[in-house]
Amino acid sequence: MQELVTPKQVARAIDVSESSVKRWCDRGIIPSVKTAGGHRRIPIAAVISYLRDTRQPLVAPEVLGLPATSGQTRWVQDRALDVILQALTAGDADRSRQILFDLWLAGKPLAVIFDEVVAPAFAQIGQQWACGELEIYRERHACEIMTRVLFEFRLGTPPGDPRLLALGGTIPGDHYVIPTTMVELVLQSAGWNSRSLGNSVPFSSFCRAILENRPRLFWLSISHVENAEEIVPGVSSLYDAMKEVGGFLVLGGNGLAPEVRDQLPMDHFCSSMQHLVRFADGLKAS
Amino acid sequence: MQELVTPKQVARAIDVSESSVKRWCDRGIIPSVKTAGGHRRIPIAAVISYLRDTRQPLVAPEVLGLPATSGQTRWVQDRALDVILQALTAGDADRSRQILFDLWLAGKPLAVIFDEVVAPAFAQIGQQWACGELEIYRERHACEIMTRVLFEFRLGTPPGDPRLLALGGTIPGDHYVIPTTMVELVLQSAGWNSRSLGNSVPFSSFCRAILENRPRLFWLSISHVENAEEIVPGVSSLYDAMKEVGGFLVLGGNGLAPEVRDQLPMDHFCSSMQHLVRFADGLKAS
DNA sequence: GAGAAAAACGTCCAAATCGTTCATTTCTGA
DNA sequence: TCAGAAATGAACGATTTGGACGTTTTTCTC
Repeated sequence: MQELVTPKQVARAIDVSESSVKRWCDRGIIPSVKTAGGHRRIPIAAVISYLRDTRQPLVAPEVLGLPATSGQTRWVQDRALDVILQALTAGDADRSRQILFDLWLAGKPLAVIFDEVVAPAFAQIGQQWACGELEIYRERHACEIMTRVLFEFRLGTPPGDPRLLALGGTIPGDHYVIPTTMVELVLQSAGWNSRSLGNSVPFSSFCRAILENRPRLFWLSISHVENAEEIVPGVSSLYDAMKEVGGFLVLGGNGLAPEVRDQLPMDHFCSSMQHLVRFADGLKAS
Repeated sequence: MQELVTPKQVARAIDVSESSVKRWCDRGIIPSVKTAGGHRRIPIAAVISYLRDTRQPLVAPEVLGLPATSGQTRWVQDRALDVILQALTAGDADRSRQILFDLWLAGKPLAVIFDEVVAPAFAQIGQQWACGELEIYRERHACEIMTRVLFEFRLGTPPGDPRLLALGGTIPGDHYVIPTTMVELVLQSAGWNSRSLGNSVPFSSFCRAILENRPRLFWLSISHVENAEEIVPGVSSLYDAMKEVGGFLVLGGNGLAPEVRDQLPMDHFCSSMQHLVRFADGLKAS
C-alpha cells in the first residue's frame, strides 16, 4: 500500500479540480511534502483526515485504494490479475470493482482490461471450479459480482451512434452472461449502439431480431454448446439473415471446437475483445 | 457519473432558486458537505431522497445526470403497467427505466413497484411468449433490459447493516435472474446486507455457503423446477443448515406447485415482495 | 545513461459560489 | 378578511473554483 499520492489522484478521488488540491496543499489545509524537484506528495492519512474534517464522502475510493497508478505504472497491471482473482473468489465485490475501476481510470481501454484481467481471471476460476478446488457457489458469486461491476461500467460509457446498431447474445443452453455483456460494453465504448438481446435465444428468433432491427453488426458469444448438431444450420441461418440486411456476423468465445468453427459461415472470428474492436472499427470506417 | 453536485445544478434540476437550495443545505434539510473553501457540495443521493420525501417533481433530471422522468407522476402511476409492458416488448430501455424511476421518485417503495408493476408485466410477457404472440428474442430482451434497470436501482440504495447478512439465489436449472435480483434489492432497501449468490447453484454448494457465511436470512427464488425429486431433500438440507447457524429460510416464486410447497420445510413462504419485507422487518426487530 | 512521453509545476483569469441583505410571495390563525 | 410569520427569489461585492498555458520534473524505454 502506497503512502504518498499525487494531487491528481487526490483530485479524482474526492471529485475536485487539481488546482484546488494544489491550493489547499499550499495553504496547509492538506498537509503535504515535496520532492526534491518541487512536486507535491500527499500522505493518504492526510487525505483521510481532510475528508473526515469536511465530512466529505470519498467519491472514488478506488483511486486511493491501490498503489499509485500514475498512468502506466506496471505494478497494477502485473498484480491486477492476482488481486482480482483473490477478491472474486472471496466474494469481495467492492475490491473487485476497485481494481477494474482503477485500471479504467489509468486510461486502459475496456477491451484490454477484459482481455488481460477479466477473461484470465474467469478462465482460472473456471479451472479451479472444474478441479473441485473451488466451491460452486463461489464461482457463481464471482460471476454475479462481475456482472454487477460490468453494468456499472455501462453507465459510464456514453450512448453510441444510433445508426451503428449492433445486436447479439448467446445461443440456446449458453447461460454465461459475462462474455456477451463484455462484448456489448466494448462495442458501446467503440461508439456503437450495441445491445445484448439476452441469453439462450433460439436461432430462429435471432433471425427474426435481425430482420426486424437490421443491425449492422451481430455477435454470438459462444461459451457453451448444448446441441452440437444445431450449430451449423443455426449459424448459417443467421449468416444468411445478416447478408439479407447488409450486415456482418461475428463469432467469439471459447466454447467452439476448432473443427466446428471451420464449418461455420461468418465474417469474422474474434479470439479477443481487442480483435473485436479492430474489426468493428474497420466496419465503422467503411 | 457525478456523485457531488453544486447548489446551482440542484436548483435548475428541481426548478427552485439557488438561494433556497443553499438555505435548505444550511438547515440540514438537504444533507451537504463543504469544500475547504466553503463551497457547498450536495450528494446526488441526498437530492433524490429529498425529492422522494417532499414529492417534489424533478424538472430537469439531465442536469444531475439522472434518467429522464415524465413529470406526470400521477398519470404514470395509473397506467404504469400498460406503458412499461409496451416499452419492454418494444425493447425501449430508456422508457422502461423512466417509468420505474418515476414511480420510485414518487415515493413508492421498491417492493410495491415490483409487486404491482414489474411482476405483472413479466407475467404477461411470459404468457404472450407461451402463446406464441411474442417473439422469444423480445421476451429475452425485455429480461435483459429489466436486469440492467434493476442494477441501476441497486446503486441508489444505501448499503445495509453488515450484521444483517442475507444470502440467496436460484436452484439448479433456474436461470431467471430478475426475481432473485429483486429480492436482493428489496432486502437491501429494507436495511439488510443482501447478496444474491447467483443462478443455478446446487443445493450442496448453497449449504456450504450457509455454513461458511452464517447468514441470518436465506432466500430461494424458485421460478422454474428442473428436477422435481431433488427439491424436497435439497430444501431440507438448506433448512437444516440454516437452523445450525441460527438463521431463517425463506422461499418464494411461482415455480412451485402448492402440493410440493407443503412438503418443504421453511420458515416462511412469500407470495410477494411486500410479504418478504414484512417478514424481514419482523426478523430485524427480534 | 540519453531521449521521449507523461505528469506536475506555477501562474493567470473567467466563471461560479459564497454570505448577506432586502423586496416579494405564500402560509397561518384569529 | 387581514395582520404577522415564514419562506422564496433576486442582487451585491468578496472569495473560491476549475481550466488553460508554457515550463520543469518525473517516469518509461531503449
